[in-house]
Amino acid sequence: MSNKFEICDCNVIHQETVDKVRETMPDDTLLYDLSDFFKVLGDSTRVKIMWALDSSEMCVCDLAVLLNMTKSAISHQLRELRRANLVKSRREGKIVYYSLADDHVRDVFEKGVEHISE
Amino acid sequence: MSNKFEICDCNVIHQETVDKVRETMPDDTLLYDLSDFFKVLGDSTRVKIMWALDSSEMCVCDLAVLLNMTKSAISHQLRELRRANLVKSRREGKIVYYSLADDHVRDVFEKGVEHISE
DNA sequence: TCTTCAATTGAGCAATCGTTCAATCGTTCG
DNA sequence: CGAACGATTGAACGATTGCTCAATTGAAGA
Repeated sequence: MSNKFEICDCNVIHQETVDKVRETMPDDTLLYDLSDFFKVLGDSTRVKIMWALDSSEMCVCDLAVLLNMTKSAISHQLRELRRANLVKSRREGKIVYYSLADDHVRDVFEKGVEHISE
Repeated sequence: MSNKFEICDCNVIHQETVDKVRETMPDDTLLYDLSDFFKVLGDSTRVKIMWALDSSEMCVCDLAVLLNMTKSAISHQLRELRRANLVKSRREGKIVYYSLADDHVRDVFEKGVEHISE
């Protein structure tokens, strides 16, 4: 009879493998942050914004025109991108200019493109 | 007076920049596929699975025990991962073993970790 | 063949997400 | 100051997502 306290609906098949992997797993926080990072790139609007900013620094209005969306929608997405440290901004008078935060982003993009282009 | 047919709620500020970027933008399909690729990695359960499979080939039951989830839930997520070509599977009798599909995935992971660990 | 068990699938649901809309903030210029 | 305008924010909505539950498939062994 199996342990009545177990939540999983199945028995262990390769206990050693499970134990070995469990030891090397980083803590949940890191994996959660990692998925959060990818999640931000997992939207076509944000990917378009990222691609545009990879080409050139742009303001919210430029991006809105380029992508044919409202400034509000763009601004909401830029907020997500900035929260995830994917873009940075600088204000010049009334205009806020956005650009990519660092080179890690460019690398991730390239690797992603490599994969889908294979 | 602005063009009454425009959908965007703002005027263009840097027309040259917008035009330049628009020329270099790849078609929507590629950007959609790219975001779709990242979206698959944008879930903590799937990231945990990926991390586990990066360490060792595992069956559905092993993953269920490791992550303390039902086989059904794991299987649903493996379906997504396989659909996106992130993992591959091989059957051995009643057991299906999963592993990472290729090395692109490993690269993307590393770049992602680099970013969040900065 | 019938049972067993790993795995898969589809329906249904709660939770999350992306956009719209309206209101507001921050800066510049009369 | 007050108008103009780029940008931001919060509420609300429809759409999507991840899990549960129940039913089913596929392979192995009695």
